[in-house]
Amino acid sequence: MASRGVRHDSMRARNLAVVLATIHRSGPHTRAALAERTGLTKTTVSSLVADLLEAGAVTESGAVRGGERGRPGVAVSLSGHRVAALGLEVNIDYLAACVVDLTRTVRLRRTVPADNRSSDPALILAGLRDLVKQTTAEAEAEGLRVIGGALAVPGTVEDGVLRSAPHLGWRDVRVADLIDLPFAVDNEANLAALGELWFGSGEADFLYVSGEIGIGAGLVVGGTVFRGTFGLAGELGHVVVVPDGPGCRCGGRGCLEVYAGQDALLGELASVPELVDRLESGDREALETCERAGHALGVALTSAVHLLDPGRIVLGGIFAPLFPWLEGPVGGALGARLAQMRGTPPAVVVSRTGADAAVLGAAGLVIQQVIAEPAGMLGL
Amino acid sequence: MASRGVRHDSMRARNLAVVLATIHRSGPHTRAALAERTGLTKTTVSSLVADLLEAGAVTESGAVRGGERGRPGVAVSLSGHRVAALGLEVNIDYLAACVVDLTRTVRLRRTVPADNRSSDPALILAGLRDLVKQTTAEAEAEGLRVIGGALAVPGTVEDGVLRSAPHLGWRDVRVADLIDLPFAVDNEANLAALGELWFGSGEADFLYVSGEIGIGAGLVVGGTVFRGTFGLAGELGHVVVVPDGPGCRCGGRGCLEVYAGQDALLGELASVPELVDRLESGDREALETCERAGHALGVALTSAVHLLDPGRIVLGGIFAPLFPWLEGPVGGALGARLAQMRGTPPAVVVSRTGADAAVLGAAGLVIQQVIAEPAGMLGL
DNA sequence: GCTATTAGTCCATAATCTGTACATAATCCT
DNA sequence: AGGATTATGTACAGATTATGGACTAATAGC
Repeated sequence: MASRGVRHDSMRARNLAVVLATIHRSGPHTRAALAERTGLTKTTVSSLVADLLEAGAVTESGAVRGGERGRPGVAVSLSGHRVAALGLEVNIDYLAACVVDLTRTVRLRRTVPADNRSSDPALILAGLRDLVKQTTAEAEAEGLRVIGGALAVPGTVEDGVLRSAPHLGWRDVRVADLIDLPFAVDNEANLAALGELWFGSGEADFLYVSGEIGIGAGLVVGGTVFRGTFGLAGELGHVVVVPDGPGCRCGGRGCLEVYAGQDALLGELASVPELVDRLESGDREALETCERAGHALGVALTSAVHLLDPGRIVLGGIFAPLFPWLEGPVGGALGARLAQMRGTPPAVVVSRTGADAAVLGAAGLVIQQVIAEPAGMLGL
Repeated sequence: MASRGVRHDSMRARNLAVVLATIHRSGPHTRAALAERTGLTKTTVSSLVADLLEAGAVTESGAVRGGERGRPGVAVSLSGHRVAALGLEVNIDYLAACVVDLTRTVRLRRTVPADNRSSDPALILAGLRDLVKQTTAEAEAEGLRVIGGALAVPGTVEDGVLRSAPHLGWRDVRVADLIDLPFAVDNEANLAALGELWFGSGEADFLYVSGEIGIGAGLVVGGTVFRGTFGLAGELGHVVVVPDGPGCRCGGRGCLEVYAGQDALLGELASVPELVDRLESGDREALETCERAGHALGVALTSAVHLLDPGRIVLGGIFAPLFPWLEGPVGGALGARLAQMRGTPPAVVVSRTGADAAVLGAAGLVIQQVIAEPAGMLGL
């Protein structure tokens, strides 16, 4: 809705972004190649690249021979040595942080165990602030300049305010000013989806299903997260599987979470690894639980596919280690219900990023902002 | 993905769009007000407005007094007298066309009854082409210049090709080159949603539920349609309501369409008006059918709300005349299931646009393109 | 070593927006 | 009624940025 007019400086800002995004998307380019790709002249590209070099966003990385004759070009590539972003995560039983450079290489990762269930927000935020100080200092010791951060929380977020995080017992907590740098807060499932996008398969279209205590989902279309009207989209856990099924803590009945949430899957078991052990040893009850959960997940995903039209489906969180036992029932339910409407139903695959999809996604989000708006973020 | 560099002419093109969009969004403005709104200088705005005047996109509509002293400004408003767009629709039993001017005033509307069930695409397209010629001629007689068109079809569309329209019996029909003007093709539910946006309530965020023989839905977020990865999003009719319910023609079981599609609602009755008659006279069976359909719709919409996060829900198509009998069960099912997760569940309202939501939306889509890119569409 | 070829820079030119000055047209105040 | 005040819209010089052709640089092939 901004709709501000374009002036000379925004034209240049935009062109800086175009050049940087081209390098980001398709790897190192010579200035000549950039000129061709962007439609700008060599002169303009040279001038833009000079600015980006000075800001530390790119580096010249030696001559490039294309095998043809003529003067070799100088490859300009993203610089991993100057600009970095901070990713943060608060979860039920840990705080996590990571530092990622412009090339999306993870430079630092740190996890602090903590019992955040029904703990005081102020206390946890203080702990987080310590973690920020520590990691920032370490990053700076490596010569990196941290230019922004983002935080993943297991709850719903509106305008930098955490509206509600039932598993933490938080309500309306203001976390936007955690550090005095550009800072964003977002839902864990959304950021995990972005983590999968940038640190996982590299596909630009998928639905990331985040199995935790609750079940969330982040839809990525064309490399951006779909958030819905109020930023609450993707609540896969409360999609209705059986309209008159057992009650759910959300007040509804027969939600997916009742059948495939962590509590339902574990039953009386203590942890996911324990469940995996049972499954591997062929425990009948465990197998049946998983089969049931997988079927429910398949039914809910059928509805999700019809409504959201994802490119593929990526199972993450606790669903990742259980994938071998879920794949069959999920794929079966999906295939049977979708075969006729779509040639091939979306592929169901396992997440490549481990448990830290969300922290990584948070850091990646900041990097994306730098790529999209280098002039603003780097002070050009 | 374009990522072409910005040059002087694209800067101006963008600024023309910014000025035009401001007038479109917030009504007539003086040049001075436009300058303030857009952040451009008065000089620049004057020059841009001069171009828009010449292109026939805006008109000066007399002096404006704000009550204060000082020289009165001249209001610049959208011109409804020069530029127009063509909306088209193919449906089961009719062809429709309309002409809408830049102010989104409907200037012409024409419906031709036709039996298009399993009819030859070529034949119908020929009929459509006749309709286009006729309406275009009439519009031009009124001094309007038709600068583009769009077609609504009851099926799925990819890149200007109709992939599949089961109710027409069409598959892979190329309709993009129906006229030699900028031309778009899209799904009926999507365009009906846009029709509701521009010719209905004016709200910018809602889920339009299009009850026809099948049940489709178009999600509008921030004034744009969400289309999903392949443009297939919004297939509300095949959201699962009862996982082991009766089979559906899509190959699945217990889809919404089985409970609330036109066939399910009418049963042995011939038409919707007949059903409304029965309902008004208190017919027990009709009331129960409606109650059941409404409940199923409420369950499917619960899933849709969790996944899509719409601002409100607009019931259109055959659901509009049945709204008095659906409102209760739909709202009940939604409210009971959503109350706890969201303060207030999205409001369920009836569509304000009648049966021609889709044709109007098609024409409106073209108008939107003109507003978004006047330089390209008007040859500036 | 000479030529063809491609990369990158220099500089004059062109397009567009900015900012100040100014003409214009109302209201307000005496 | 007439001057002061205030706001709108235009004119013109100045600033910013991209363009285009000329020029220098570096390499391969002959």
